[in-house]
Amino acid sequence: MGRGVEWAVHSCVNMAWTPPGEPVNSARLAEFYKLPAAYLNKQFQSLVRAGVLESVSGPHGGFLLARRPENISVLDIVLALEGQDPAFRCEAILGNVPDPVRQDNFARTCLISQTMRQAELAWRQALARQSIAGIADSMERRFPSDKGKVLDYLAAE
Amino acid sequence: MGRGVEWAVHSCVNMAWTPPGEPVNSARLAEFYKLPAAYLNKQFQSLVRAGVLESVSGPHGGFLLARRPENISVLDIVLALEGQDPAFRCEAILGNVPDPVRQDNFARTCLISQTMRQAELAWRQALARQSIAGIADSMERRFPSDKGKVLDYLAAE
DNA sequence: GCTACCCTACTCGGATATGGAATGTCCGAGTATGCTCGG
DNA sequence: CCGAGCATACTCGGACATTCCATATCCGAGTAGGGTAGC
Repeated sequence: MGRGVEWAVHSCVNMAWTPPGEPVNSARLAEFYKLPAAYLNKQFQSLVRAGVLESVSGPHGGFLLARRPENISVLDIVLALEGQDPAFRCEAILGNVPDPVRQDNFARTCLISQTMRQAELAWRQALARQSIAGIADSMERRFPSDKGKVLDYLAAE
Repeated sequence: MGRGVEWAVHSCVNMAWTPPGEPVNSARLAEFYKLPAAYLNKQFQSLVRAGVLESVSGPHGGFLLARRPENISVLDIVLALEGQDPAFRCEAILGNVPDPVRQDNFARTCLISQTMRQAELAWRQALARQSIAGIADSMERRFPSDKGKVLDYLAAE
């Protein structure tokens, strides 16, 4: 899994903390986390294409959540950055056996593929249950000072 | 996820079908599935290191299951090939914030990391539930001719 | 005829190339801000 | 003094390098089996 996922989730939590409608400066955020600014920007672009974020150009521009934080799940972010395809792709190698008797939609009947899909489904469901709003709330409750620190840093200068 | 996983699971199912104690020729298996022989061999080596398979050198050599098929899960194979580390590694970027107040075991308290670990745990549990023996049985029940075809092909020549 | 030895062929094992994706960087397009100049 | 126009700085967006890992391949180490020579 790409590193950008962690960055993106943290960033989205921070965007959930900032007042709605107010963009967050990407470079400032990267500076806060000591991350490569241009690369973080690249990740955000993927999120914009996926409809998770919106972008504002020009001075005082930046990125902001495209939906309410309650309606953005961790899964949305992961899929936006890692791609929609499941991690396990069934090549249906049994279709390559000398006797190619049932090549058609083998993936549906392949028990191995079924197992993998079932596992990935459980994984996605676990990620879909967690929303950005939920993480933001829990984090605020557990580390009350964080929200203020972030907002101060982003507002300063 | 690497392609070798699918090959390995199929191969282990075939090894569960062959009489216990009898090695399976790696090159022959690769030929059956139209796979690159040397690369399949490499995957098997990882499985040997992980204690899933055993190897026999020399003529009539090959690979065989190191344990009974009931005691080999799909998860064992996946972890052997993909590595034990979880897909999501928490870099604890919050430890990089200007005020590094709690760098120690941040991963344990990081809510994002918790979410990811929980999802991966669900994934692993789903894979751990499926044993090679179970897949072999189900496959034999659904595609009764497969077992015979495989054994014939491996025995011929 | 039997046995011990050697030779060969075969298979695993690790070291070695290659390609493509993830990672990281840079410059152009577009826009809001603030200044300037004219009315 | 006020407003329109313009220059400017700032930010996103996509195009361009680089690094690393999955993929693929090859040759050496070790072993079982058979053949051969000697007893």
